[in-house]
Amino acid sequence: MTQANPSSIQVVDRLTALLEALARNRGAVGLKLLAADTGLHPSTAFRILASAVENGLVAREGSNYRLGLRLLQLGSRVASHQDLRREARPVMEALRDAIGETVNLTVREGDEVIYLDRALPERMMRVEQRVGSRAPLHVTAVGKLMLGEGDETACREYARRTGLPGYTRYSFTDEEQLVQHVSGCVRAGFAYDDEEAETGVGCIGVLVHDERGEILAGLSISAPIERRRDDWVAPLKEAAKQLSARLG
Amino acid sequence: MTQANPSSIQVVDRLTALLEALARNRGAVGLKLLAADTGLHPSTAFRILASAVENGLVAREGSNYRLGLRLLQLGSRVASHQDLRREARPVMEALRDAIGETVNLTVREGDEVIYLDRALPERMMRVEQRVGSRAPLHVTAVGKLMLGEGDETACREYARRTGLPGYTRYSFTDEEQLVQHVSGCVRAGFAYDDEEAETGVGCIGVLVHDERGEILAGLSISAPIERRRDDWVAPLKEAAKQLSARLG
DNA sequence: CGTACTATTGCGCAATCCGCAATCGATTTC
DNA sequence: GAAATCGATTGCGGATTGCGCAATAGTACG
Repeated sequence: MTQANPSSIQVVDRLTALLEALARNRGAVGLKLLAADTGLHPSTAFRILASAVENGLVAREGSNYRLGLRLLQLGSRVASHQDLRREARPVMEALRDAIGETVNLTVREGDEVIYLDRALPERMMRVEQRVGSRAPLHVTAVGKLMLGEGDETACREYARRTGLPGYTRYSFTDEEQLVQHVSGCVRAGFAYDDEEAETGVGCIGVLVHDERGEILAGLSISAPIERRRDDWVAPLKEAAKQLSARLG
Repeated sequence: MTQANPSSIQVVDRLTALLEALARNRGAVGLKLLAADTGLHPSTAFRILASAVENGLVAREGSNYRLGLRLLQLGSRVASHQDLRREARPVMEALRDAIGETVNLTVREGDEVIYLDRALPERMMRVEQRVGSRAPLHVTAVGKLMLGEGDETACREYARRTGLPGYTRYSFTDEEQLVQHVSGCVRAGFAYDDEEAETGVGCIGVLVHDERGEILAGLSISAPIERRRDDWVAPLKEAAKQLSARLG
């Protein structure tokens, strides 16, 4: 997972590895498993976990471990994009209520988009992204728009840098095709994601700009592909404009 | 803050202290300040932070630090009460829309309630609790109901254990009065909080039970005291019943 | 009741991390 | 424009801290 960089404090790396492992395994996990998962000696894992428990980062149930509630607090205090999240929420909820599908708020970080927040509809079947999770730019609607914001070179560099890994058989894995497609999306002012990240899931995404034209975020609707409708584009763009105004 | 317990790994304690300090100071903080805040040597703080940055727990802006986005992910993966949160959200949003005030979801942990989630109204003035934050039982509506669930002895023990610290001039600080008041709340099936936690803020709270009568959570409405209305009790109880049913 | 498994702890070594102090870099002041 | 001031960063050597081993306690299971 995490590479052993030279200028790192060992215990911090190990702690994060453990937290990651806990995040991966939903619910309660035993020590043995965690130790195996992180490659740590059981006794070492035990001691680090014990310390994490004392600090509330991890919770114990019997001799199983879970992520602790302190992380809730810390997570809710992440200041980056806090204004964005606060202003976006009502806009997202309204859009969700109008459309009846999941609405996502994302930002770019490096070669990925990060899901900052979401508004979920009340439906049996719905698309559910996890807050804080990541996805490569070239397999998401918003990500493709972000790729298109720079000049073509930036997009090509991205392609080479990442090798355009495919996630489904619909993912763009060819540089030329991607560049082509991206420029089309930018011209249109919105992008589709046609099962490029996950089979069966379709998206429509737009960007949110500030008055100077800088990208602030991405707003998207995710739905089972067969439910997705083209006439969501207008309300989505409208929502982005509203959000933009709120942040202005 | 955190006492130096014997069976603790130093670096983990220090890291959490740093994260706490970052959570306290919203926005970007310099190294010097963080070091002072945590009592760490600047170079030590620097190195731990550097490592935390590498692991995404902390983000840098120039030479200032913020909580990192990885914490968002971890926060959203906290498994405890995850079902509860998922099922509660639509109920909370509906209630918020009906009332037009902040709706909170809480659980008890030890002698405190923890705010698990909230639904905020679109208003200029509103009450805003932070997800993951804590408050003593005896100054919150839901907390008082939870105190009343055990027998009277439990409530008295709580009083002695905590000494009933006062937060405003309306807080209950006398054991006898608290016991009295609590039993009244339990009989009524709901509780008010009349500026007991913060001046100007009023609450109405109810409990959410499962079919066996176990307490699952607390649901409450928070508003500026002069806006609070008695006829919120019925919809609040109704919402709790709905949530209860969803979880059953 | 025994067996097999995982969680927990004592111990002694050494790797890890710490604090000092010196360097670097930026910003301010005269 | 030079110097001074302040915070961030890093090299170094020492000792503290955390480590792995292996032994023990605790638990589930047959």
